[in-house]
Amino acid sequence: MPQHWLVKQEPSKYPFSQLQKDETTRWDGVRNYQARNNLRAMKKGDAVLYYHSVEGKAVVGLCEVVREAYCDPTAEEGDWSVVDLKAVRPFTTPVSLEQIKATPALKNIALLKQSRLSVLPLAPAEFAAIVRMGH
DNA sequence: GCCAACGTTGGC
DNA sequence: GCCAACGTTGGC
Repeated sequence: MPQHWLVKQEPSKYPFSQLQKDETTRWDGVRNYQARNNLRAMKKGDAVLYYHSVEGKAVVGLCEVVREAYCDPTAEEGDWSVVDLKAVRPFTTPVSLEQIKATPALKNIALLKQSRLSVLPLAPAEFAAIVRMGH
């Protein structure tokens, strides 16, 4: 059983469309212990939702883990990790933060509880609900 | 642009 | 080990 995750990125920094062009990317630069630990818990084949923060504020697509955690080559000091992600498909309809807030099944989602966490786990039902809304 | 929430840093 | 100061994130 694959696990389910959500990663956040500002589209002005690296939009989902760029991940589609690149096909895969190294998810580097995470400097928060909780987010790092989530990266390290990811397994190859896990499903990852892609959320645009600040501009957009919506889940815009689906990707998957293609390489499990390894040392972040962009870290000059400290013990940080990255994974490689591959774009799977964009949503036909982005699922907005507003919609997520309005959905009772998603009221406990980590995205709402810990708004500053950039890599977070999703329960299977939460993942399924968002995919159902976005396709 | 503001500000709340939260993590980190550093003085004591 | 506490806590004030500061920096960052991200919604509004």
